[in-house]
Amino acid sequence: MTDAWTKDVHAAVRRIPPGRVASYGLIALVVGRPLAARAVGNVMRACRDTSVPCHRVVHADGSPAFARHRARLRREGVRFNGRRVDLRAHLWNARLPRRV
DNA sequence: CGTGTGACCTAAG
DNA sequence: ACTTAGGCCACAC
Repeated sequence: MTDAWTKDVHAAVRRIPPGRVASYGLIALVVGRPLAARAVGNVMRACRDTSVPCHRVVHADGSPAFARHRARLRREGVRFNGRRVDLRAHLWNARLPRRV
């Protein structure tokens, strides 16, 4: 948990506003490791910190990692298109470190 | 230092 | 839409 990597990932996930979602890949992008989506998943798996809204982190196709997250997201006003979140409307518009 | 594993992602068939 | 295969990253052994 003291690791910079874990710390950065947690920070990024906490930045996700309610009613918005982010994919693992997007989080990886935000922390500056565009190809570390998998490692982000590892951090989430090991994360038991309630201050980290892990339910707002979904797969690239919009499907939550766990079904229990679905109801939680719906409570925040997230609309679902079948099993997937409507990413068009709810994907977190994070501004990236570099680029542009 | 090599290997295996994982809440991943993308491309192909 | 579903299944494979390949690839990237961090971590435990």
